[in-house]
Amino acid sequence: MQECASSKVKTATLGAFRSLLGAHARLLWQLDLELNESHGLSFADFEVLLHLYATEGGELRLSELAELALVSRSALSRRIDSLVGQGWVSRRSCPTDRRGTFAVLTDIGRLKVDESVVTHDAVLTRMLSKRLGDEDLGTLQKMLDEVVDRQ
Amino acid sequence: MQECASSKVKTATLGAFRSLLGAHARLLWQLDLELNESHGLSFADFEVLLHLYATEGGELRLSELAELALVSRSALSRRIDSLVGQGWVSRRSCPTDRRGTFAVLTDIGRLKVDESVVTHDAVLTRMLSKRLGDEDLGTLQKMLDEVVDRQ
DNA sequence: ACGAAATAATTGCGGGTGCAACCAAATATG
DNA sequence: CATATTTGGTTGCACCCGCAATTATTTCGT
Repeated sequence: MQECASSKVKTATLGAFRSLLGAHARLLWQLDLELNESHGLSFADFEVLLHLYATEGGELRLSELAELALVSRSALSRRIDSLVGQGWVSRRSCPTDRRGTFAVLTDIGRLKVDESVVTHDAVLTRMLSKRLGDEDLGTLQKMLDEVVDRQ
Repeated sequence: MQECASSKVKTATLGAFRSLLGAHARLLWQLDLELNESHGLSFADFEVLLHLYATEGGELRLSELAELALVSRSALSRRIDSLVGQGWVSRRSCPTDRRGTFAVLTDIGRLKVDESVVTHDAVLTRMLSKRLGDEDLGTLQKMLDEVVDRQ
């Protein structure tokens, strides 16, 4: 009759969770480091710029952008303030919904992504592609999506 | 001759990375939410307490604890301040190295973990065990560890 | 069509974080 | 043995974040 209160979850569950935390921390730390020292850009800033870059017309509603970047609307609002200040993004009010605002990637912003995406891709290639084959990456993605899907 | 500058990384790599960000955000958000509303505890606080709880004697050097909790030493130092203030942890100076300090889980702190670990485990079980079998969790862990291992 | 409820974005606020600087103590170097 | 270097921990600083409240606008319900 042991107490054994240390954890009721199966060790496989806890182990996978800890590894997820570790991999996330390591990847983000490395991305933030290299983006900062090579381009003076935080990963959070890069993330926002990349989502705009990858979108038809280079513009997105702020609420959509917040959802894509996995941050709150307030955080995104201030991030856009900062990116506007740097000249990489501009705001455009939505013509069909006067509450709404688009974030628009400027030409200078596009150039910034062109140069910094190289660093971004290099880190991901080095830390993911080089260590896990394409097939593994596919199953990894599928498993992780299971955690998010259906609520 | 297209520009195709949107991203040079293989889509499998970027996809897995995005899924990692998503799963991490979702898990942390849920854990933080439920730990807070059930026990008034942030995930960051719980994390620190759990590492102490899982250790022989319930004490760890601050530097070790920072490494385990994946935060900077300064962040951990302030976190311990807070946990000491709540009575869940106490500091003990290391007898063999007068620079060092142990964080020690108090009896009250142990009780706090006893009750809150239930919520923690429930979330992990619901979001991981119920959606991925033990075998999948094992391969998931192995893959994620590849990202961290060797530097 | 009109008031109620929902939605988009912003802002104040409290709080958390990492970096760099700092001090104290231990260890390495000559 | 003296001194330089490294290591453990704390603090000042600047910054970033989410929550809740606010304002403006749109949509829903009847």
